[in-house]
Amino acid sequence: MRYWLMKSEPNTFSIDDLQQRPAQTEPWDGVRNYQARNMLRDEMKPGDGALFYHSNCDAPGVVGIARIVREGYPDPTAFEPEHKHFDPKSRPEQPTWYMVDVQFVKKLARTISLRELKQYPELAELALLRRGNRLSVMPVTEAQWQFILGLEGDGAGVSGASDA
DNA sequence: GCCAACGTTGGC
DNA sequence: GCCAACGTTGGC
Repeated sequence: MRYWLMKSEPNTFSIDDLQQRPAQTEPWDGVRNYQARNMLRDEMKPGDGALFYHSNCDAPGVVGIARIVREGYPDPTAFEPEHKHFDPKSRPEQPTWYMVDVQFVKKLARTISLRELKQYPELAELALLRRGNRLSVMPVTEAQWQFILGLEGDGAGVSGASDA
């Protein structure tokens, strides 16, 4: 079992949207980056965990947990000429772009903000925090996963960590 | 709205 | 293959 972090803009698709979906499941379509594609197609497996991250919003940070429930398969939105994510290079007989299905697991008791994540030496190697990393899907180590989720109950940790 | 950091495109 | 131009991402 592996762990991942998946970004989504809450204006487009939020953790609440995922929770409200039928079966609380959603195809993670629209990824158009080869590095991310390789992870979606080759590495992500049912049962893997994913941190749900809200990006490009007022309060960027980790807001919940999801689970991979279907391994990589061709992203059909790439085949639809009318679709925003249409890509003529991707043909059904030889797809360029892949997606996985994710399922809602839980919403965190609080948002663990990007600002907070940056404070911990334990997360120095987190791909999300590495300079210039704009991947929408990225791996998380088990240690990072445990550490981040361990922050959830630490309600005072937000200000406490910065006061130290 | 600004801007840094990328990835992609296309001329040569 | 090089590299400038351009578009996108995403924090602030």
